[in-house]
Amino acid sequence: MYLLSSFEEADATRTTLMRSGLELLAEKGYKGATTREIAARAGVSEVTLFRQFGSKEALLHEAVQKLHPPVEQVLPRLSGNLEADLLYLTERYLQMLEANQGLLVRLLPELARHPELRGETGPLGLRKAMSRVFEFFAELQKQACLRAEETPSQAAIALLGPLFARVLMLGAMGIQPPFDLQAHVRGFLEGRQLGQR
Amino acid sequence: MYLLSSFEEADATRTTLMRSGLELLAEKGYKGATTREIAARAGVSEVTLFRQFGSKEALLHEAVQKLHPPVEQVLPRLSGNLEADLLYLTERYLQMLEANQGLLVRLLPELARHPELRGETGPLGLRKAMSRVFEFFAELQKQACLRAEETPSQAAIALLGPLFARVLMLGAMGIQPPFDLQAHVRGFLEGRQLGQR
DNA sequence: CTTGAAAGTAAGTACATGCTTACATCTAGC
DNA sequence: GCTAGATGTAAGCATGTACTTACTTTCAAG
Repeated sequence: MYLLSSFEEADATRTTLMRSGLELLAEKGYKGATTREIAARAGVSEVTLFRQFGSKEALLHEAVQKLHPPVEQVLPRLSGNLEADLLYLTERYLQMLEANQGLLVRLLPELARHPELRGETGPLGLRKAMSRVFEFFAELQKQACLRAEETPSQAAIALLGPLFARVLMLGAMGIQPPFDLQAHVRGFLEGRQLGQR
Repeated sequence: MYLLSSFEEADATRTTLMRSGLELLAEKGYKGATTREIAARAGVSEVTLFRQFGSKEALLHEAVQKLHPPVEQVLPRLSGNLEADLLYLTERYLQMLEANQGLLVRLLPELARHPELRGETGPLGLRKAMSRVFEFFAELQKQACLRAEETPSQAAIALLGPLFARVLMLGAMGIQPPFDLQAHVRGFLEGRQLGQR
């Protein structure tokens, strides 16, 4: 369930290079991701990198554009038991954040630092993924599971925001204060849930 | 209300250098923050930097150690009106995150990439600040304002975590989905509040 | 077998960076 | 006025980096 897993495998060389590039961009930052190391990790010579992409910036730009988080694998199908569904969502979401070793949390700031990488609209995949999550909460409201007094994005941020904060703390300070997902979901639902219960 | 405002002004040269170093570390990352530019921004010659600190790493390490967010200015004195107090807290907290122009959000990932900067225990100021926030929530529980079924850190993360996520989104993708602090605080309190109301 | 596209190897260029050295300047305290 | 400690200037060194050029190897399709 990796962020980069959904590249089309059209051109193996280009694909592998972009993957290595993103990994190193996340690990070491823009300047720290050297073309030598990108090529080496891709198991390819440095000259090939330049023949394929022309420049380091072009490689990373193209790679960032093709980023595509696996939202669909994270969103639950509604089972009627809202608490169980949201617990599934938070578990999978946290799992995704952790599986990517904070790649998101490290990559996003890197994009803020290098606007040339994200182009004018920003990486489409990331934006789409976020909209998709918001849509999911809108749907919950329409199906009358969640109270509709707040915007879907507000609800999404309230539920999922703490997960980002947690990954940030772990990655940056190496600490992991106790956090019980189930209790979090219950606290979130308190006062928000309609119908059953 | 800046993260770096609380340096003691003992040695003006060292202080200014550390401040510039942190700024550039946040702006451009570890490799991107060059000693030439740090010195220039501090209005000091590059040689002075090396005479004072010996190396770039030592400078940034010391600066990170001395980071000290102004927690006390963010925590409210309890007024008896819990909702108002927490609204004050979230407003000031968000204000602090934004006043630092995403410095926290950009700096933390940089610390994750360069563990040598944060030393073994991590930047003391940040850890202390976080513990202090957790203590605040523990106090709320003791004074029987908040239900004590969850740990204080869990409550703190549920309330403040979304603020981090928001600053992340804004800094990285340039978007700012609507988020109503007051509604967030109310949602948080639902089911957690004891006593009055 | 031949050809052509893609990959590799080897060497090199121009520049930036962390850090050093040698020497001159300034300023506060005696 | 003199000294000491901190700062500035100028130059340079060793290394790493993005990127190039020229030539060779591989290998599948005709």
